[in-house]
Amino acid sequence: MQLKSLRLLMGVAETGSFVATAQRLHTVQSNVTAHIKKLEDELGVQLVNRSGHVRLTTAGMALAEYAERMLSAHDEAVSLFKGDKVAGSRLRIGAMETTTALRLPPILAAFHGAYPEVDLQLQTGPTASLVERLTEGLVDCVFVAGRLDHPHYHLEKVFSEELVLVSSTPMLAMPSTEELLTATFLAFRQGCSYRQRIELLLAYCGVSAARIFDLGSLDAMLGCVAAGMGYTVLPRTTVEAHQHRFGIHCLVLPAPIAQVDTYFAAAQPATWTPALARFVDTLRQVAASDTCRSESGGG
Amino acid sequence: MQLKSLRLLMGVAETGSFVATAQRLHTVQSNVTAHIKKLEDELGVQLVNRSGHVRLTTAGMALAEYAERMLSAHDEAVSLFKGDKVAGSRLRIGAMETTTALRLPPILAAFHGAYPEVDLQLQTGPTASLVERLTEGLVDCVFVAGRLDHPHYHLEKVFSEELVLVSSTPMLAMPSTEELLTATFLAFRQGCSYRQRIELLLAYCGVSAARIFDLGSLDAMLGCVAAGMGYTVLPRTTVEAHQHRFGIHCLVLPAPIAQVDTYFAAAQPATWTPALARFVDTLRQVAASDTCRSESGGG
DNA sequence: ACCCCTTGATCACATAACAAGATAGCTTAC
DNA sequence: GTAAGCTATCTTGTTATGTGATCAAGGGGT
Repeated sequence: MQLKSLRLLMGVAETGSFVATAQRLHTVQSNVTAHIKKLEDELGVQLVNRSGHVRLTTAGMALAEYAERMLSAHDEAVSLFKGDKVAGSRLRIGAMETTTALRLPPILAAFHGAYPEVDLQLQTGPTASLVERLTEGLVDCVFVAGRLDHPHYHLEKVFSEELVLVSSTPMLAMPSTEELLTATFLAFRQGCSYRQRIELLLAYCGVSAARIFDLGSLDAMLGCVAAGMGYTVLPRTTVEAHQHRFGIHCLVLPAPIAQVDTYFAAAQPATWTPALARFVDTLRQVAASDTCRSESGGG
Repeated sequence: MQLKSLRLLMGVAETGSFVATAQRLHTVQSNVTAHIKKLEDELGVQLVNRSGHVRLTTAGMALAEYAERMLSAHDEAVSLFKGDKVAGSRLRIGAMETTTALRLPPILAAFHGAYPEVDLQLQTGPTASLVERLTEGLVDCVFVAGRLDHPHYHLEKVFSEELVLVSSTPMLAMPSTEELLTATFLAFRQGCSYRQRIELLLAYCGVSAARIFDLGSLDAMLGCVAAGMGYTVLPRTTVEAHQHRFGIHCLVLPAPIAQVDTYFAAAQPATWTPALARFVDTLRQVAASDTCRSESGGG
């Protein structure tokens, strides 16, 4: 059984004529006859009544119901890949907590505004877990810190954060080792890459352990820091954006520690669904405008 | 896009191997490659990730959902015509009121007992209306009185009733014309063919008009006749079956009026769905056993 | 009642699509 | 490093498909 035959059958059902069906579906009448005949031979049932006016038989109508299902599924599938519509698509995005909180909202908003039909699913987790989910096909794309070691993956640097040390008091240089040993650090919850950076910073300063508090929200973190509760490490642009609301000061960290690149990772572009391709388009646009804004705003 | 290709794609999705898929679906590996490749070219998307272990890409999984729908619809359709299952079938039967009341119950019961999955739909109406519905494809088969004049239809005589005149008092001959003129006749509701027979009978006896009451049920009719309310005309076997419950007597009518043949009409057998074919089987069996019983019982 | 027009079936032929086998290139595991 | 297993590619013979021409049948109009 071929989809082409079913389409011709539906044509016959609708037009009640082999000739008209042939014209409508851009072929010739003998072709319609042949296809219908082949269907009939295959199923061992007469599908079309040719005596008098052409009309589907009971069996033909029964088959037509299934043909309808098959063809509509086919058309949906084709339009999903070839058409401009992304309706019915699903897009599963994996991202780190910090990325989700700090970078994704405008991107998701822009994408959802442009393609509201896409079923967006967001999963958060640490980089290692995200990569695993990507390789297992549980998500379609991920935002992760640092380059993926996996080959055969499409990688794209989308965000480049410059981390700064945030405190309630002005700083000219890194706090002393003694200060750091007794200080409290505020971070997003476990698994966050910024938190790892804090630990990296502490190690860099010769401090092996410090108190690190988990806070769920950016506002909470900045508020606590402003209240003198401790330090935190955040992207410079984020801090600058909220600096007018909190009495906080920041210190540029050494480059190797400060620099945090967030990569967008997915399978090769050739494997992308249109929905994913559109998402990447949106992502690039938003990321580009973000860069402009932060560059002009930060200058 | 071809169903065959989709089936191979599903095979690859399940086995994770082109070779295994080829074996499972009784073809060769190069065929699987070719089909998948053609699908990919057609949709402009890579569906299978061949680097490392073979696995569907995001796009492949998206297509697989639609493939699932198409293939299951296809399989259902095929099994409807080729398999032994009639699940999901619909059977629309048209029948006259009297046939529905007197003959169909055992047939429908037998059929429904044997094929409970079939969605049975029964429509009642007079012969002309039924024939119209059959030609319009609104029902799959009908039980009608008398031969269909329409050609190209499958006709089968299934019931042959011998009508008798029923009264509360014993009769040796037809009532007199005077008696008939004042008498009341009881019949099923308008459109019933037995009612037409009553009118035919009256015309035969030279009576142009008589009072005819519509009663909805057989029991009501026989009860009223037994109470001396009037006459009715019913099949001999029906009357004999109920004779022990009512004090009624019957008179054999002249052959041309007494003989009422009920025909089963449907499109040509070649156009029958399996459900319809099974119904005809059941119908013949029940009709045959009915004949035996009535013959032995009536002798 | 006749003729004409339209419709679907059939046939022959050219082309395209397909399945199968052999081989080459690549990856993975030992 | 080698061997085994996998997929891509190529070739070939066969099948399937699309097309146009022709034939038979039915319906409508005169």
